[in-house]
Amino acid sequence: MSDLRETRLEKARALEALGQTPYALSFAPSHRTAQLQQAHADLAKGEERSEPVAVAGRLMTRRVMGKLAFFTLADESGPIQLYIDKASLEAAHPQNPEIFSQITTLTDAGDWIGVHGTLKRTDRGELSVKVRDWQMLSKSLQPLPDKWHGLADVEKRYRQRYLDLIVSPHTRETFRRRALLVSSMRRWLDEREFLEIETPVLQSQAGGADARPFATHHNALDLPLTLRIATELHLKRLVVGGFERVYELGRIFRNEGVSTRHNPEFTSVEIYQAYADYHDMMALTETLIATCCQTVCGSTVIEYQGTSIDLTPPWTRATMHELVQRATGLDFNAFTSRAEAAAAMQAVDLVVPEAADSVGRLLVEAFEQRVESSLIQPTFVLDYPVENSPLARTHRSKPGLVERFELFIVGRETANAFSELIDPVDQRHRLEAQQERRRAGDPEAQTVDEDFIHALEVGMPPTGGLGIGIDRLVMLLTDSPSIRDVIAFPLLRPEVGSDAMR
RNA sequence: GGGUCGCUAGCUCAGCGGUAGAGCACUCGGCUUUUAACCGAUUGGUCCUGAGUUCGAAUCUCAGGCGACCCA
Repeated sequence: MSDLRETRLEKARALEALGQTPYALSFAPSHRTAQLQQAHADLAKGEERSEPVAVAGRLMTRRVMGKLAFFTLADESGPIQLYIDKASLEAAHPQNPEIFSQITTLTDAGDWIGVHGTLKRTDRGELSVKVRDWQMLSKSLQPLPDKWHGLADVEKRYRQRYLDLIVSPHTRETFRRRALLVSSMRRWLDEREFLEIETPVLQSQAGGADARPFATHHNALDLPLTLRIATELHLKRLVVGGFERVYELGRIFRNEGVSTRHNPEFTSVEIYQAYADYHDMMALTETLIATCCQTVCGSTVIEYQGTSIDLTPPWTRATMHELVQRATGLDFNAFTSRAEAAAAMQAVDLVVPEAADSVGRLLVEAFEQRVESSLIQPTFVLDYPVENSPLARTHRSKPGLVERFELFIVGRETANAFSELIDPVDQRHRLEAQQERRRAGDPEAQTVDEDFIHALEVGMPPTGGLGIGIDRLVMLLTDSPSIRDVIAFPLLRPEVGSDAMR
């Protein structure tokens, strides 16, 4: 293994001995390879064009046969073949009779090189740059992954994402789509006069969600701090301050397990619109996501893991009660006590966790056990129990419920929205109830943020609020089975005692 | 936390109780139409770690480590 590296280092030294650098300062390509492929699509087999071009990129494969060599050079736009003919290369460099053996022996797959030349389509039909001159731009000291199998080791794909990107077009496409999704989402919001305002990541009190935060510390103030678990409470303060449409798209941190659907740092967008309720936010959600899907995928009907998903609005709307009743036969509106609901659940083989200490929490349990994973096409699930939703406004007509929806696609929660609770007295009672649960041992229960309550007392207009999980949306739009496929550098346990990272 | 599977050359893998293997990559030789180039030769090993069973363990057993997937 170190032999490979040593061999390449020797080639770098050989270049230096020839008065060339293995690490160039710059190069000026005239075209990207895809431009050439497009512009010369009409060039016939065996024909040449004398138009001079300069291209740069990474050597992917090399095929040397005596006095002729074919290299594949790839830049960001794609590959092009280099046609390296000993006779014509030497004719262009009468002072350097070794030039052909230099390009064939001092280069390796993985090197960045720049070449000048003209165009030729080979007898086999491959558009090629016929090389007149070449320059090492950056000598690679490490081998590329197996050229047939690529990076089969899933862990290595995440740990050494640069290798994955080099050899996996699908991975490159995934991160292109991710960038396109984020920019198109921002553009859509900006065009509708939503302001993106950044709120603190470092907070003395993490709030806005049921989750455990990461703890850190500020030295100068000797202050314990946590990383944010949501942007909700600060964005709402901005609405109190008079910004009627605000959002923030950014990183959230939750000190939780790692799975194919969870990474401890992930990206969300939270959107708040004054004078709107959760019905307005449903319309916004389906239009926003469908628009972004159209931009990123070119259609609102997409394929995810072999299943066709239709994101064309409008999407199905159903209450949690309806969905649970349809799936289990149980009417949770009829239960008057937890014991009654628990007995009914057990009768249909539903698990009844002790922590679910109310009819409402049991309803959510039944939903999660029997409904959630079956919601493949986009579905708005409406009207959650009040005890699970301390920041949502109580339902205008259904006692015990709040005006909240979650959006499910391919069985995954993808968005969450409320008619926001703006009544400061009710809000204090709700957060105090949460704090009581926290004292009783629930580490994810929320706390009372006095300044937030104070802001509500100053006065917040009626507001609709929405949060969308960007990573899960990217998974959907890139047909990725794991959240780690859509995060460039997902959290992994650090490697110990290995030279693989050398 | 529970279950299943995996860990052997730089990479992808075979070998499953009897001398450590193949393809690719690397190095050398040959080759002016290849594109997984081809032909020939050479090089390359802590078979994840430890203990046990056995005349003999990459292979069987136990414990541990790391990882993947599923479930909670």
